[in-house]
Amino acid sequence: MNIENAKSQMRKGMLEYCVLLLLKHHPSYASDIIQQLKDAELLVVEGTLYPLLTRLKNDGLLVYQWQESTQGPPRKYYALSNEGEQFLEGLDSAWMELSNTVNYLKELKDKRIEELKD
Amino acid sequence: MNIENAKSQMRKGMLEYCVLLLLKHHPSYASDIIQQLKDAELLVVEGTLYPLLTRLKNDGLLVYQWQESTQGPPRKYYALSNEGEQFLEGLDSAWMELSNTVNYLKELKDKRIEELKD
DNA sequence: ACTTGGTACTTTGTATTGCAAGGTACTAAT
DNA sequence: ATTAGTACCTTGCAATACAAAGTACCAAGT
Repeated sequence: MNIENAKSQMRKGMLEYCVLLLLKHHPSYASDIIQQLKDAELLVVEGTLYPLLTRLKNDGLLVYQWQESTQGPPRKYYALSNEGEQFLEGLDSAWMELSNTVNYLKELKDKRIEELKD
Repeated sequence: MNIENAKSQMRKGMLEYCVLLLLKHHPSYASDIIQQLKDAELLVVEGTLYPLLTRLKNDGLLVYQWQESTQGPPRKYYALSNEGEQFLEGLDSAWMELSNTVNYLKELKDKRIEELKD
């Protein structure tokens, strides 16, 4: 068990939410999304993002459009579908609930019994 | 894809953090932890918690002590070890980072291009 | 023409972990 | 004895983050 693995697990599930938030902002293609998330200090790699985008598309939450690039191969620009927007609202609620829960737990006073330590 | 699955994925990783926060507050046994998390509106079931507690114990983050109960079988009271406390501090940082990231993404203005919708 | 480097998309295999379902064991009351 | 309540534990499955390797297109240099 290391802290990196724990962080990775925390990202799990949040990633989906973060990607949808980004795409609500404006349509993007995969490499750009990775860069934007990196700027937001959320590390994601290709092997994670591509399957995620495909999954969201198959579930009807995203739509995409090929677009030529002035430099390099064409890009697949993803955007939220109407269904995707509704889904995102559900995730907004989920995020708030989770956030409230964690903050509630964080504010509990430390009453741990010292004697139980090894 | 449904919203329940997404919520479940969000809980993933957070659970570990939430359990450690609870145990920092005061030692508890599994059934009690489930009840407390339920009170905090975080659903957890036995099949999730028991393996989690065992894992955390094997990693040296938790210690436990059997304790008689006036009613029913004895209980396994878990508490944070010193290593567990340090680990929890790492998770605190991770949580703040993640929280900041999500809030940053949430505040981006909606500039989505309508034409891309299906 | 051919090679090289950059960009972008995709797939495969592995490890982790939440969860449903089922099982064991102890206690107390009927 | 039987039943109900409490508590702990295990097994099998599904979802998903990630590393690594692969495919394809374009442009610039040789």
